[in-house]
Amino acid sequence: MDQVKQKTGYHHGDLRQQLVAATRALVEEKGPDLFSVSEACRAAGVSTAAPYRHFADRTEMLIAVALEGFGEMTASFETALAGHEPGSNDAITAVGTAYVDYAEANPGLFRMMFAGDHQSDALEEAGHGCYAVVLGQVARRMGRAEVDDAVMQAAFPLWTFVHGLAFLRIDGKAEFAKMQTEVRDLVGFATQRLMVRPG
Amino acid sequence: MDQVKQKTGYHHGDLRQQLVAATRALVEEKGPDLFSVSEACRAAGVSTAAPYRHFADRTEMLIAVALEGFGEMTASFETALAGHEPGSNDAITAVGTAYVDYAEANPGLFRMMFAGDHQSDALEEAGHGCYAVVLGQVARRMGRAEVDDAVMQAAFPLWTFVHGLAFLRIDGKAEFAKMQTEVRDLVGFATQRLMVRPG
DNA sequence: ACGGCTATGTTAGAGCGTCTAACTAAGTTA
DNA sequence: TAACTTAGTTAGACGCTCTAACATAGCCGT
Repeated sequence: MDQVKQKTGYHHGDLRQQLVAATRALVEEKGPDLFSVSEACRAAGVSTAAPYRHFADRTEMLIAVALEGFGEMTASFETALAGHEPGSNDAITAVGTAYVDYAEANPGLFRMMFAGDHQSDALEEAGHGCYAVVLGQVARRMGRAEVDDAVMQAAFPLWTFVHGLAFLRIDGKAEFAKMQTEVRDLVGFATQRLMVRPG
Repeated sequence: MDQVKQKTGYHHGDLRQQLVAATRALVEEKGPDLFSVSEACRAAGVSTAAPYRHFADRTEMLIAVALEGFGEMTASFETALAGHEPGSNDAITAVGTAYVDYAEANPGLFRMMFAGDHQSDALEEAGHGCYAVVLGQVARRMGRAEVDDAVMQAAFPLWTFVHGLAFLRIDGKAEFAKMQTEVRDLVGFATQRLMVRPG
C-alpha cells in the first residue's frame, strides 16, 4: 500500500479513482471489514477529510469498489463467451467458470460484492446486468427470444451452484474436502445435470 | 436490545453467556461488521471493559457466537434426519434443507460463520463436525464404512449447491430471480442430479 | 470469624477511526 | 480580473477497542 501517484499540487486531479484503487487494495489485503478510510487516505497521500468530497461516507467507498467489481465480472463473462456457440453447454460452462475464477482472483472484493450490507440501487443494477449475461445464454439455449420466467427457473440452480462453489473455494473448503477436480469440470458437470427445469 | 437480566450486584454471575447472547442479537440485527463491543456491553448492562475478562478481543466474541451457530446447525441436522432412512436421498435432502433453513433463520450469523476472517481452530473443528453429519449420510448411501475420498468427492457438489442456495436466499436473490420453488424441492432436485461422482 | 487469594467487576485514559465545520487554494467563468 | 465553484486543508467532536490500575465479592484454610 504505497502511494500510486504523487499529487501535483494542492489539487489532486484524480483523487476519486485513486481512493477507489487504494480501497480495493485494502479490501483485498485485509478484508472488507478491516478496511479503514484513514488507511486509504495515507495510501493516496491526502488528509483523512479529503474522501468526503467524493463519497458520502465509508460505505460509499466500498460500494464504488464493488461496482467496479461487477463491471469487471460482466466483462470477464463476455470474454469467456468468445469462441463458444451461443447458448451451448460450453458457453454456459465458460460463464460459470469465469464466475468462480473471478471470485478466486478477487476473494475480498467478491465477498464484499455479495455482503448484504452496503446496499445501493446502483449496486443492485450492476449485479443484475452481470446476471443478465448468464440469463441471455440460458434463454438462447432454451430457444427463447427473451428472458421469461422459465429461463429464470432454469438458470437459477446453476447460479446457485457456481455461487456456492465460489464461496467454498475462497474459504478453502474445497481444499479441506480434498476436491482436486478442476473448476471447469465441476461447473461443466453441474451445467449438464442442473440445466433443466426443476421438478 | 434491552437488558436480558439485571445483575445482582457487583458480580454478574453469567456475563460471558449474556455477552454472547447480546453479540448474537446485534450481529443478526446490524450485521457482523457493524457489531460493536460497546453496544453489547450496554445491552448486558456492564462497563465496556468487562468483556475483556472473558474474551481476548472483539473477534473472540464473534467466534464464540459462530461456535454456538455451528453447534445449533449440527443439532438441526440431527433433528432433520429423524424419521428418514439413513443414507437415503430423503435423508440427504433433509440435511441440505436444514442447512438452508438455518441460514435463512439466522442470516447474519450464517454469514459470519463463513466470513473467512475470524479464523480459529475451534471454529474450524466445529465446521468439520457439522459437515461430518452430511458426509456420514453420503458414505452410508454409497455403502462405505467410513468417509474416504470417494465420499468427499460425491458430497462436495451437494454442499456447493446448498451453500450457494443459502447465500442467494439470504441475499434476496432467489426473490429477484422469481424462484418460487420450495427450498426442499430445489435441494431434492440437486440431490438427485448431483449425488454421483463427477467426471 | 478472618485474612489472603482469585475472579470479575469498575473507572480512566491512550490511541485510532469516522465524519463535520471552517478555512484555503486552485480552476472556471462572466 | 472579480466572483463563484471545486477540492483540498486543519481542528476537533465523538465513538470505538483495548489496557492499566483499582475495587469488590466469593472462596478457602485456619
